[in-house]
This record gives sequence, C-alpha cells and structure tokens, in this order.
Amino acid sequence: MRRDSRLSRMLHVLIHMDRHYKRATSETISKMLGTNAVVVRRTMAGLRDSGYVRSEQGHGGGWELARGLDQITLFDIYEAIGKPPLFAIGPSVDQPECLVEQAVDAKLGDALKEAEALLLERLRTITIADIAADFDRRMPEGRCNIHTEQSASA
Amino acid sequence: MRRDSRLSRMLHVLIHMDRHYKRATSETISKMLGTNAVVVRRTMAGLRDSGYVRSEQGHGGGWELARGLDQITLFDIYEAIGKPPLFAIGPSVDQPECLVEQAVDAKLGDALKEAEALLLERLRTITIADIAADFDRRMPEGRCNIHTEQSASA
DNA sequence: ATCATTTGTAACAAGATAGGTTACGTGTCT
DNA sequence: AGACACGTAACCTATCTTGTTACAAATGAT
Repeated sequence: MRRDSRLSRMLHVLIHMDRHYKRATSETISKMLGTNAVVVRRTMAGLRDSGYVRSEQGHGGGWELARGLDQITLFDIYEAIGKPPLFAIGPSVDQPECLVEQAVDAKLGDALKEAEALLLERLRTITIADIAADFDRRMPEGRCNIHTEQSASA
Repeated sequence: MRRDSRLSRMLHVLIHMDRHYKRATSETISKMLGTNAVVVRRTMAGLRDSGYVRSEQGHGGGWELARGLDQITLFDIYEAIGKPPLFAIGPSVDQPECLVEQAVDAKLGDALKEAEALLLERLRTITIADIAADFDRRMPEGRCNIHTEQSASA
C-alpha cells in the first residue's frame, strides 16, 4: 500500500463540488479522482456523518456541500475521515518493559509529538477556501481544465 | 504490519551495545528486540555500511559500536536505515494534471514539509548519548532489568 | 583439516492497511 | 414499475515491514 491519500482526495473533491451547479454523483466524483464510486461513498461517508456534506439517494440524488468551504478546515476533514495515523514511523511495541526502550520511545515520541502538533496546528488554520483561493490565483479563468466534462455535465 | 519501527529498534540496540562488554551476536540482539537474527542483520547492515557499527564473521564474531554514542545523532540512524517515509498521509498521485488537485497537494505539502523539517531538525539535534543519559536518570543503577541475562552472558 | 559459530543474503510467507471490484439492498423520482 | 443513486458487505489487490527458512562464506577452536 502507498500512503493514505483520503485527506488529499476529499479536499480535491470538495473544491470541485463547490464549483458545481448541482449535486455530484459518486460516479462523477470517482472519475475526477480516478477511482470508482464505491471508494467515493466509503470515504465520503465520514464527511456526511460529520455534517460537511449531504447525500441524497434515488433518482437525481448525489452529494452536495452542507456548508461553505470557508467553514471547513483541513483538520475538520482529517477528523472526519477517522484521524488516520500521520506518521509512518514509531515504536515497535506499545508498552515496552525494557527501560532503555522506554527512554528511546519517550525521546522519539517527544520529537514526533512536536511535529504532529505543528502539522495539526497548520491543518486547523487552513480552510478549504484558502486552497480554492490558491487555485483561483493559478487559474483566473476559474474552472479546472481537467474535469470540465464531468463538472459541466450531469 | 504497522508502523516502521527500525529507527526505534536500532536506537534501543545501540544503547545496549554501548553497555555491553564484548561483541553482541545477532542472536543476542534479536532476543532483546523480540525478533530474529536475520531481521537484525538486515537492519543493521545499513548501520554497518554507514560506519556506525562493525561486524565480524565467524566464531566469536558479532556486532560492536564503531564510534561513541555522543557521535551519532538520531538523524544519522534514520539516514542509515534508508530514510524511510516519515508520513503516512500524502497525495494520491505524484504529478496530478488537475490544477485543483495541484493546489491541494501544494498546500498540504507545505504543511507536511514544515512538520518534516521540524522533526528532522530534532533528530539532528539529539544524540543517542542523550537518550542513554535519560535512561541513566530513570535507572541510576545503570543496567537494564530486562536484558540482563543476554547482556551479562555471551 | 574439520567442525562449530556467526555473519551475509536470497527467497518466500505473514500481517496490516488503503484501495479496487462485485454484488445486492434500499430509497426516490419519473 | 423502472431507472437512478446511495449504503454496505464481502472479497481481492498492491505494497511495505517483519518473520522465517535455507544456504553460502568467513573465522576461530580443536
């Protein structure tokens, strides 16, 4: 497995949804992400449960934003997808008996905690609207050149 | 498998080796770590190639430190084991075409780079001797209570 | 010289987790 | 009733660390 890309993917999708006229189906979103509809539903279920998006079943259904992008931080989404582990490194056992191992894990843990605190602080500070604004600066036309078909249709 | 624990394990081992009279065999070390000798040799190969430990084959052989613990930082060991990925999250594709996705990855990447820089800075600052000193403060007797049999014998 | 000891390494299995796929159930609009 | 779209379970795939087995090569003891 590679790295967990759910946070990145969800941010990507939410910005597209904000620029979308109507509800986006899981199928439409899956094409944007280069995956399939079940993965989209699975991942977005957390966002729905946390109140950031709404889903409607049946004919004409799909996904829509439940609040403005300036009301959602990156941390909110990280939390909504279940706060997956941030670091790929760590101790080998949870509660080592060996005191040397404890000292190692404590020292390493301190450094990791510091880095984690900094990262979470950044995630808390940045709203998805901030990213959308970055995009607008890159592409003043205001529309993504890749997903236009999906975004314009359906 | 969960998180990569090679850095933690190697730090643990190096401190024990520093307190060891003679060369430690892979077998001895593997018992300290709760793993087996091949895993030890595999992981310590990087440390040997980087010059932090020496290994001797044959009868009476084993592993020994090649320099003092105050001359080895946590970053040195992180580097010696091959600089494995630090973060478990990241973008889904390396070079996305979609400009929205690029904006997302750029913003997220900035936050991750900041956290990574902080973490690596910490790893560079801390020597293994610093951890050993922490251990000595916890256990003034100076000997680990767990691995005493292995450390004392062989 | 022979044998036990120990590292060096290749090859493959196990375990964990995100992601991909198939299948089917349920709700909703036409 | 039928088409559409989400909800979800079940299973497979890919990837990476770790674990295991097997064997070659080096070294010291007898």
